Amino acid sequence: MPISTNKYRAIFAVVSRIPKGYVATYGQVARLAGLPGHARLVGYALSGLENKSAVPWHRVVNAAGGISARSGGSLADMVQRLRLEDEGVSFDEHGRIRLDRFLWRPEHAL
DNA sequence: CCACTGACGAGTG
DNA sequence: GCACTCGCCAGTG
Repeated sequence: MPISTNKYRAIFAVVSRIPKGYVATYGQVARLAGLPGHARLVGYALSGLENKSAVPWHRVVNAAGGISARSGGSLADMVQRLRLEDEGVSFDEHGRIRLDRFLWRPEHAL
């Protein structure tokens, strides 16, 4: 079921701004998109994307710094981790990203 | 309109 | 750090 609203475009716009080698959390993307507290919408919006999309969806992780398991298959989970590691993002023994090192900080980037 | 579900987050114990 | 609860919103039946 295709989705196309201004809210989703705002979300995609934010995700597209995440620089390579960094990650952002769902809640963070929601706030930057002007939708504070709507982390679930971010996840829902991304779930509608195709793997070939230009949006770097793999740079969006949950607040714990881990990859959220989506419904359907575990294939995409693996792809996300591999793409992140390929960009220089490392995971710890618990399979979580060190947010203190790789979390995208728009303010810090200015 | 109601109930259920889904890439989440923050608070509490 | 883990388990549980509640809050949030859109899509579907």
